[in-house]
Amino acid sequence: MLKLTKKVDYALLALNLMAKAEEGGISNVRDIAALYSIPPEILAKVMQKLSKSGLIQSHSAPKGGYSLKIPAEEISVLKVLVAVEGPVGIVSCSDGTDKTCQQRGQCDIRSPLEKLQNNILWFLEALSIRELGQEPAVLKGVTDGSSLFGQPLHHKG
Amino acid sequence: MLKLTKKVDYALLALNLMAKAEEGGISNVRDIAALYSIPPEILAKVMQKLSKSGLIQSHSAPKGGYSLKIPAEEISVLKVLVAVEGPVGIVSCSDGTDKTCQQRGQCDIRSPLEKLQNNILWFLEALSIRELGQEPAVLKGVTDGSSLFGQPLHHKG
DNA sequence: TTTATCGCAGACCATTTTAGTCTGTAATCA
DNA sequence: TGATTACAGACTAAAATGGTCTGCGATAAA
Repeated sequence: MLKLTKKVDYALLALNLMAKAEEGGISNVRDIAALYSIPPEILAKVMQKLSKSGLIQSHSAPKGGYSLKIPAEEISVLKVLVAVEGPVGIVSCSDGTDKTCQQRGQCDIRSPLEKLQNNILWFLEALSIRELGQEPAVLKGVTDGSSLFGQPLHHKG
Repeated sequence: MLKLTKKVDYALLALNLMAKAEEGGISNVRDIAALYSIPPEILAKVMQKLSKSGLIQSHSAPKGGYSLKIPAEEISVLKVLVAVEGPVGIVSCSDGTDKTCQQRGQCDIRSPLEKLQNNILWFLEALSIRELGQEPAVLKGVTDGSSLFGQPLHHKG
């Protein structure tokens, strides 16, 4: 729960690679899949969705492949997420998925949860795939809880 | 994806109700389930997990039920989440779930994603079930993206 | 103009997660 | 002692996810 899907992981890896490639450089599915040990058919579908969403440009030909369609700075993690998986909502009643929520009438916690959700979405929107590929030290404050809040969180791996 | 499970929803609804009840007041599973149209067996299991995690106190007897074991202010959404569903991680390699990540060797986006995750966890930890039950206007800034960032996000319901 | 290389499209299946059901046990109090 | 509560876990159903298979279309180089 609260977990990114593999498809999103794959999309982020691929986009990060493309962002680091030469300006307008072309990468193809087979190569990327091989590099990251991703099933090529899966990655192919993911790339097609990114293409349909206008984040990348396809070149259907020998020596073809994909290139970024918009600058890496303008491709947010949220955009990738929505492109690959559709609307995001930590509560079903907020993303159009659940039209028949049984708790709707009595629910008195929706508003705060939606605000929480907005914060998460804001972070996802604020983080671009350009920043994704940079070293931690280079990341801006928004991606770094410790600098924003003084209290870093430590987790067990 | 990135969605809270129903069990977590149920737990939050129940805890919110208990937080609003009298100090030390006792609520039983049947009543809560009826109020929110939740299958009682499901809610029962959720409550048992909350009890095992020390968030609530059980009273196994007629007119018994559950009461908060620690103040509502100290019960964070993150605590509830972990109690009900176990460790949280937006990427599998960070919560101990995926020991055999195929991308591990080549992955160059893990560090920023983990920082993103830390931010999300921080928000989940910062929001208590006490605040969950309060009116939006009363919520502290941390739960309100618009006040923190100037730009509210709007979604379709 | 043929052909290899690429993306496009969608049906299909397997696995995992989530949600919910069923059955029975144990504790407590009136 | 029996009604009422929580405790425990096996079990099934449904949904989401991950992955496979097959065939088609576009392009550019040979």
